[in-house]
Amino acid sequence: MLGRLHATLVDWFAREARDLPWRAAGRTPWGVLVSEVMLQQTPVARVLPVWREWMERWPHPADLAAEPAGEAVRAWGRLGYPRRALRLHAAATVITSEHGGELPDTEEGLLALPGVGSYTAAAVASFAFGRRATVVDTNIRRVHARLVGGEALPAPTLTAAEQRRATVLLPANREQSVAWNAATMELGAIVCTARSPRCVECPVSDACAWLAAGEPPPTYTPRGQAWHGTDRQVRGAIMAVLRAAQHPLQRDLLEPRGPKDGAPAMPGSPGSTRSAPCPTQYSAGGTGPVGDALARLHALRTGPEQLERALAGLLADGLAVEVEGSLRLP
DNA sequence: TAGCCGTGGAG
DNA sequence: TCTCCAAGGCT
Repeated sequence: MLGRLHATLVDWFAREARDLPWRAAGRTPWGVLVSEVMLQQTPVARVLPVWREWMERWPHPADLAAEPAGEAVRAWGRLGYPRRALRLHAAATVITSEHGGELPDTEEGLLALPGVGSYTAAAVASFAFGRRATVVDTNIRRVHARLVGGEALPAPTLTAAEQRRATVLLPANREQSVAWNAATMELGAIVCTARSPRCVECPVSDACAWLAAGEPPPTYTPRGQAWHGTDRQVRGAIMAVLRAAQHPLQRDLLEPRGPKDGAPAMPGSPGSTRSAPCPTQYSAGGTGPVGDALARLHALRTGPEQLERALAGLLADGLAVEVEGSLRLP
């Protein structure tokens, strides 16, 4: 019964799985970890180019650990949630200093790494080390909710019952459990999607409890996160400025009017002069990447209080560093 | 534990 | 245009 389901979905995965580099034969546990962290709340298409850059630049954890954390944040680009870059750098440091440069190969060991929670630990244990681990992500939760639970969507937050159900559904065979994890996740990602599932393409539609029940609608309406006018929006705009800046940047420039002491704005972009790098190379209204990023920040017309709060948050999180009135990445 | 933390493409 | 949401983790 369950074995039939396992076989069907695993066979489907063998035929239809996307060709992703972190699934390729030459993958490393480090590459798998980096992909899993990058993929947290972030679509595959946007992760691909950044993951390739990271693997080229930092093929081993020690390579990343040898650089300042700010380099990880800058190379993170616009993936979002830049604290993930910070945590990945911290994980690389721990792996290098406490594990001889090799990833822990158990769920428990992985769970101890910064930025690695229950999902990522199970995913790396399964996909990188071939262990039998119960992987539960948003795709798997949705597939289970429909296929087995007969519901349109899983609960707003992961429940203990869902965890138990996932454990029961996991194949006893180790190798098949790995394939099942990947297959279930893939099904949720490309067929059993959140908004408009492609049930006609689903290999297990005949076994789907939700379809059998007549596709009942969700029992609740997900609350979208606010964005415009939030601290997060301001933080994001500030981070864009810091990523663009190759040198420390005057804190005053974050405010719409720029420096208050009346210092003349200096035109040009970083590196345009032969003098040593200094904060005054950047100016409000200047051209180039930094000027553009500053313009986008100023366009938000954030009040001074909120700007202060957002910046304080970034400093507290370690995403920015302030030295003598100038800001830079860590 | 609910709220917070980015970003941009799809519908 | 605007809403939704994409392989979560942390506090």
